[in-house]
Amino acid sequence: MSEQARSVRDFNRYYSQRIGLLTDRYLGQDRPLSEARLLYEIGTGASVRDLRTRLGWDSGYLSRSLRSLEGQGLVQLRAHETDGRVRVAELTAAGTAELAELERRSTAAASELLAPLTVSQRAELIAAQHRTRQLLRLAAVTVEVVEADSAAARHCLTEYAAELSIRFPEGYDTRALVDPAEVSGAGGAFLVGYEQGRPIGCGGIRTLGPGTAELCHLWVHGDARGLGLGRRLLAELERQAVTRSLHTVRLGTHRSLSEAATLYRSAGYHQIPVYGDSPYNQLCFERTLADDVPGKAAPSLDPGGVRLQFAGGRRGG
Amino acid sequence: MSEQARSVRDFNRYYSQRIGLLTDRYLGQDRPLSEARLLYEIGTGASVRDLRTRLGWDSGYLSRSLRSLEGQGLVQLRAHETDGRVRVAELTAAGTAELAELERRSTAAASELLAPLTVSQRAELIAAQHRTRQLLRLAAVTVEVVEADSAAARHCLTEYAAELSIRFPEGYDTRALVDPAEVSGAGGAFLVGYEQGRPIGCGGIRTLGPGTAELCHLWVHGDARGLGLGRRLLAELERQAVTRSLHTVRLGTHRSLSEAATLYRSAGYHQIPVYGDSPYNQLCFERTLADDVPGKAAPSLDPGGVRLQFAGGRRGG
DNA sequence: AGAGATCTCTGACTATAGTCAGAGAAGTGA
DNA sequence: TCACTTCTCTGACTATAGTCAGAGATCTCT
Repeated sequence: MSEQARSVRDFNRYYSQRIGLLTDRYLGQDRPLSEARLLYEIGTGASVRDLRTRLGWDSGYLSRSLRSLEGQGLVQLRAHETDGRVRVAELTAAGTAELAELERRSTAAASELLAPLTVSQRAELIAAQHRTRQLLRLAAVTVEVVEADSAAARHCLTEYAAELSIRFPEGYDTRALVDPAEVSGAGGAFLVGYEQGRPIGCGGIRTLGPGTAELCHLWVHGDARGLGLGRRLLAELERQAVTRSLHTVRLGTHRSLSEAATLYRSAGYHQIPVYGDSPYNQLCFERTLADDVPGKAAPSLDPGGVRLQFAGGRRGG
Repeated sequence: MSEQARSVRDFNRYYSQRIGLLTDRYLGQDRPLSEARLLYEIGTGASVRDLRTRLGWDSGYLSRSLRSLEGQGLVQLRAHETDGRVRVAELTAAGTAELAELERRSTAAASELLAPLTVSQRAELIAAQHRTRQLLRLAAVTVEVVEADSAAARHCLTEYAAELSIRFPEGYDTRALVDPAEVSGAGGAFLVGYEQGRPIGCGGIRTLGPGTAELCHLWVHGDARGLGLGRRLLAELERQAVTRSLHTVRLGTHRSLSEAATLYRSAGYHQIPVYGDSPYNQLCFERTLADDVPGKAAPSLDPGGVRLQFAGGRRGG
């Protein structure tokens, strides 16, 4: 673990050197890097408030930067339609052109970087970067036990239901959603995964009978598929089951969700006869859990390590 | 290509955000990031001159930074043994402790980053980062045709000979090195690969007979093995052969250099009877080249791309 | 020995990226 | 309506990172 941490650290060190060359010298060639970032963040238009949280900047600093871009004719500010306090920044024609130029430049820099590689090496680099990024995104996701009727949980379940109603040929009846009381407290749990504060996945367990849990509503946002979040949520739900002495986990899924069946099979679930009366239970799985669930969550840091704050970002007074 | 460039660019953008959090907030928590970098770069001791080139800093800036670290009791400066102009920076006991603390912190930050991942996901991340870095390093290497008696070429050949004299049970006699005149001009060529200005690999071809070239002294520095540089040098040497109308390339290698034999085989070479009178030619290979050598060097940029300066770094007035 | 190059250092300056306090306008809930 | 909050903005300040010119010591080459 510690050796792996060192490897990650060295990669960061190497990459920050390389990236420094790229971003500093090319992206922001004619203008401060901060202004370039701001232009990029404004994109098709954003409220000052959103920009402030997205960039994590001081309001004074942001205001001044916007004033500067406005002075250069790249940005226009107007009042929000409904909230008179809020101002909305939009790119002017010149600003849009400038952003396009920045994009062109950074893409060209990336092209230049790829140029010396052979075709297969390039493909390999793209794939390795892609996987690196996926795993880093996954590592940045925090999974929390929440109330099933909290805003985050309801948000996820709404998206979940909306997606199923599209994917199931027969549609999806939201009355099939679990009763919040069942996935909470001593008999159940509901988990939500957040990426930078935004809920991007969920899942619940409830007690089905003595020692038996049912897993339900495991869902990952379309943007976040392929990261391995489903697997992580599943492992975490299993841990929740074990702490409630529920050593048998079963679940039903729909025939059209083939990737779900694949996930359960690869996580050690075996198919069982269909149970329950839900019309959406077309394929059922079960698994018996040992007391220590494999694929379990984060072991603690190596002994010498301090606990550092990560998520959120600000210095955390 | 352009899509790949966009993918690389997006990765850079994502990673620079992540990295910003890491380096700014953790590495340089108590002191400016630049001082932390300088401490790291001094390590076990380095001349001011080397630091200047390694960090790419202005001499005034570096001098002042060193003065600051000296004032904090972390660094001591002394004169160079042989060159009175040069000053050498060394960490004091306090400096060494401080560096260890920085290392510990950044390793802990990396640990924290890995924590949410499963064991196999961690291994995957390490592997993907490793490959990413290898390919980026390879992409940053420039391969140039040089005079075989230039400083860079002699440097490589010296290291090459030193390594062979260790690896060959019978040692290596430097009189077996090729005559510089043979690997230059119309009948030959000598290539050196540079990573950030430092020679890290070489190789030559000379004319053996009509239409036949001999490849010799293909070498990659220990630090740079596994990048794919040997393959790149080989491909480039083959291109040089073709431009000289040498369509048959042969070479001899030593039985103890198994990785070399593997490289040649995988690059399309087949074994031939031993030729020549060198005692080190124990395993010989040959390949016939078409006019366009596969695995050839960098295709040009996509049409819209500008040519940007990369190597070297400074703004290039 | 002398010319020219190299190396380090100091002084003076600039640009970028922030931070902090507080004012004033606009919304929100009792 | 009134207290409170939210949002944006301005003024004043600081830290970090860097640039440029030139002085003085030392080395190298002829």
